[in-house]
Amino acid sequence: MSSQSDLTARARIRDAAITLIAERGAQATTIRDIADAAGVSSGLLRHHFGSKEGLRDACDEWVQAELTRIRSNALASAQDVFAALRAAPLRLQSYVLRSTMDGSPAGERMFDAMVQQGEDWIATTDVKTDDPRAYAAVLTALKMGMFILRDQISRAIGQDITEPPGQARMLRASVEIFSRPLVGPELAEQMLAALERYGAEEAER
Amino acid sequence: MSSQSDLTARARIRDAAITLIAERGAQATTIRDIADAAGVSSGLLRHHFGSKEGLRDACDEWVQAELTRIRSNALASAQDVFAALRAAPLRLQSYVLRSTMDGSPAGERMFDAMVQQGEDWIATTDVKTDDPRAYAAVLTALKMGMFILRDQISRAIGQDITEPPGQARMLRASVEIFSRPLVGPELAEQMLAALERYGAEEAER
DNA sequence: GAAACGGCTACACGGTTGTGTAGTAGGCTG
DNA sequence: CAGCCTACTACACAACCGTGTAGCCGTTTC
Repeated sequence: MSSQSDLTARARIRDAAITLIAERGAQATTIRDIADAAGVSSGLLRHHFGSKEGLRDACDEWVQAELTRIRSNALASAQDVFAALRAAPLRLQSYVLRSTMDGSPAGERMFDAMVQQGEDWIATTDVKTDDPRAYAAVLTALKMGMFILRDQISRAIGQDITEPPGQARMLRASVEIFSRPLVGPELAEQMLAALERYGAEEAER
Repeated sequence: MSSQSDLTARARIRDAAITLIAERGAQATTIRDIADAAGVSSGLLRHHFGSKEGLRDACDEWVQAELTRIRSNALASAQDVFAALRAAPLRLQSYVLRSTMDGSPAGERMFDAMVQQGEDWIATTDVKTDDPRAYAAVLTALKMGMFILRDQISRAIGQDITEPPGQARMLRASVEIFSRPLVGPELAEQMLAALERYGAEEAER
């Protein structure tokens, strides 16, 4: 896409920050690491972004803008779900996941946007639920868990899921999970009934 | 269960460490914070556990032993799934989740154990899958995502899911998700076919 | 009763972190 | 050419981290 050196220093710093934060998390990434990776002094980082938090805000904003841009492009010319999924660079996805887990404003906004998107999607399908909001929120969390724990999944199946063969296994398994009921109707009824019971117990106290 | 002061200092330190690490993560928790929370000097922490990593190992071990103890007890006298789920204190669950995300040995062991448990469960049911290992791994990650992102879910649905009303909404939604197919059979077939296509493309290169 | 030991504290040490300050090089404007 | 602004570096600083050391105090042991 773009080589390291033909970017402005400001852009290089932002780029390096996103990569490192996506890998290690914001807490574990020092401004000196970022400056080294970008090939500049740590002072320049401060000069451009004011502080570490200022840099993080700039990264949040840029990533969010970039992702919405990529997604609207992919959506316009998407053949299938996987093509759209592959359109967004792994770096940016990882960055958002980290941000969400660390509780940054950008992460929260991103999560809420995904929930809203899910809720809208539910309305267009024939999925039945008594609580669309909760349904969408839980579903979003489930999906994100798959990416947050990708290192764990990779180790468990003995194959790197960021590479095609492992990714295929993961996606196939997820299709299997979401296309077939995991618990039967009678067990589901039983579970919902148990939930009602607990709810009633709590209400009495 | 047990008040803070009637424990040995060693146990109080371990307890405080588990609580703080569960809340903030190991990286963001200092030994001075732990010592303060336990009401002892930071030197005593070192005296008992050697180093910060030594303390963390001790916590990992203790939590794992405690959880297996609780679960085997709950399993022996379990009426339903939710009772067993409620048996384990939130602190311990959060601690394990943090450990898993940080990539500690205890977290890895716990994840692998859950995957294995899931794989065994699959074998006893009539769930159809071509790749039980991947199926169990992904399912485990999905389930954990729900707990990792509980703060996000709480915010999205406007209710704390660690408290009964919110928890009920979350559990009901998850039952709905896992008891009804999310994508229809024909769309699922289409997705799997698309995956095969991608796999073939990759193999050619 | 003296020696020894374990629980426990106080304090100092390098190293690292985010931040602040002073200063240089180079292009633009008057 | 002088002035100035922006990009950029080098260096110092205070705070905080995990760690190391010395020592106090009550109990046990002989």
